[in-house]
Amino acid sequence: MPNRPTLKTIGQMTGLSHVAVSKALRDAPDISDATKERVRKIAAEVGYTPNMAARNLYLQRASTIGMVVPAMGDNTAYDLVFNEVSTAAAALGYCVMLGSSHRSTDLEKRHCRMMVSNQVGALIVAPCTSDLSHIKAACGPTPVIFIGGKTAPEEPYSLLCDYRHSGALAVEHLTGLGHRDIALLTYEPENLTILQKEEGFSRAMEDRGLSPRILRIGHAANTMQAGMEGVERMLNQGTLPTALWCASDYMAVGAINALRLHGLSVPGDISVLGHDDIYCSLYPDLALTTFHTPMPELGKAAVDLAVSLIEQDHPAPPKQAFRPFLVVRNSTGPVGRRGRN
Amino acid sequence: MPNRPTLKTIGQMTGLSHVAVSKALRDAPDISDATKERVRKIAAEVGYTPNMAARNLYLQRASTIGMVVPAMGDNTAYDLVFNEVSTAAAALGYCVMLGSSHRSTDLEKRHCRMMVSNQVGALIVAPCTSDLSHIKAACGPTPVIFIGGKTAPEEPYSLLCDYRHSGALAVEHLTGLGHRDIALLTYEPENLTILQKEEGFSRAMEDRGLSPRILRIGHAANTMQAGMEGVERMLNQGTLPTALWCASDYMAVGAINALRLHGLSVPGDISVLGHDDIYCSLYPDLALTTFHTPMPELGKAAVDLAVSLIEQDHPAPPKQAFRPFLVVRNSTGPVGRRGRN
DNA sequence: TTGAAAGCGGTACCAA
DNA sequence: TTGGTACCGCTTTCAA
Repeated sequence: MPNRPTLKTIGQMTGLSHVAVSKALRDAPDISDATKERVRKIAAEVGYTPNMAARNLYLQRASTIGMVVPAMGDNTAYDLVFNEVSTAAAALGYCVMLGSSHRSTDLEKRHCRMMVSNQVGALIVAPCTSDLSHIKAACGPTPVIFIGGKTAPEEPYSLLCDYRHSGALAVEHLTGLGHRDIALLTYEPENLTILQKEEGFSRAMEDRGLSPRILRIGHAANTMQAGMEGVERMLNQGTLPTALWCASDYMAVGAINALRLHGLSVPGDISVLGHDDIYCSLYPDLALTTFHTPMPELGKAAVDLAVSLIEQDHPAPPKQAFRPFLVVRNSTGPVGRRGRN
Repeated sequence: MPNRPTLKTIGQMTGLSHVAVSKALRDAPDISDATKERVRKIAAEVGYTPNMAARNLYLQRASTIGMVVPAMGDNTAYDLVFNEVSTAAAALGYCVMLGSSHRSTDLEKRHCRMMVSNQVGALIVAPCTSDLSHIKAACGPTPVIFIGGKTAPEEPYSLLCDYRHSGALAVEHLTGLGHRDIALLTYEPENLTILQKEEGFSRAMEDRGLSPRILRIGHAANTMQAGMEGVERMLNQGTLPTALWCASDYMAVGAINALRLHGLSVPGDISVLGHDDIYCSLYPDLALTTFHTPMPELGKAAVDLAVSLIEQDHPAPPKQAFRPFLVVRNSTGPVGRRGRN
């Protein structure tokens, strides 16, 4: 590390003690204006930057927040969460340490340990498994806020999306357009996300006296492929519904591709609804109706909670669920010719 | 911050001084095995974690690296870079502080300042403008490594992709398939990336006695739309080439959508080549031939350089350029029926 | 209005 | 083999 100027350096240059310099720079009431002015000028000239580590050491405070995620990008939405976490933290004077676990519990543990050792005041973790014991062990008394689809809602500090709500809204929207034959296309439920969508969907359908059809195909890693396969299978079996809700936008894109290959039009022949709001402008003539998940809001809430855990002794605002909301574009529409047959 | 156990705590529990405990935990040669054993056991029981901030303060060292990017995700590839930076840094014992500048120089400056103040040993910055003065001012003597398309190659520490090379490879690939009428579709050159692609393309075409056609449409923010417009324009003017290189995969997807709407087949009627390797599996029947950019390798190199700048007095391995490489799939092919007319 | 002393957690040096 | 002392940069307390 190159030598940066310290309070002592400036003290020598001004003929003051490092204490006086410290006070002057923090605008203490017991330093004369003239001195303050002189100190500030020199400090600016030499490019003085306070050493937060030393300050935190003495004050027993933290000025960083840790965040650990399975991966940035790569079919996750944590990049969206992070962008907001970064901004919100910076606005409150905190830096963010970020670690990518590459879906390995070992790396996850290592990141947590290192960050705790580097004095983060709190951690925001999107775990890669439902078992959280290794994380808690690694973090010790440092508070941890859990986010993401792997977390059980019982955790004391957790911020989750309520995907049951998506199911309710999906059914409401599609039945509102006259659909009664609606299918949900999902994949292997490797986390709660999928189960919640299925649950919300089923309940909303049953509430209306409709029978929920759910088709699980493939895995989270390649849902576009799964979307195509799902459509192929329904076409072969002659069980294509009038409206199809896909558990992800990737899946919806796959489904739409397959439908078009078979000469079916969306939404003329069949309505397709997605989830996550990623691919809104992919097709020239078709914009996906989908669910937007409030990831920035979740990031903001995580930072607020982290900071309150760091700065207050009795923190703990209650948990809240974040609800996806429907974004209506033009891949869904009234029941078409096929449906009325 | 909750109170974590310190060396002193363990000293009291074992009846030793904090100095002896420190040595025991670091396996110093002048501590008896029995004592070491006893100390380690207690330390594990109370969950002792060394305070890296305090250690760094005394040793005048750094155990974190900073990284500032315009945004994670959001049409950038910095998520790919980061994933590797995170892993490489963790393997070397460093944490990474990451900041998202949201393409604002003010936030960029703020992130740099805060990270320097929080004692990062070096910074990896993907600037949001070509003017780097505010960043250098904010970082002072802390070394900065620049990455991304806005950086001038003269910077002492910069890691860049050589997009001229993409141009050369594109022409080589397409002429190898028999194409002579090749167009490059780009957008407003808001950074060096585009200019380099154009330059490499033009030179390679001219080297073969072919005249380079370059069409600039739209801006970086919406290249899918630009791809569609570019195709429409060429169709209207009757200037559609036999092969089209698009400056980004988004653009290629837009172009392919437009071509298909007009009943043209890819690659039967026209070959389409992309850049960035994002959309490889979008179409059921078509996989995009494109360029893969070595972002993980770039991330690894950035960390290695950062660590050598932190740990060595006379560091500075030379800069190297990272070359995209061609990934041949099936959106390019031999000159088709149209081309032979 | 200013500064000397102490202490945050850790490590190096040297004496016991 | 162990521990006392000093110091890294900073802030608080209290005396000058």
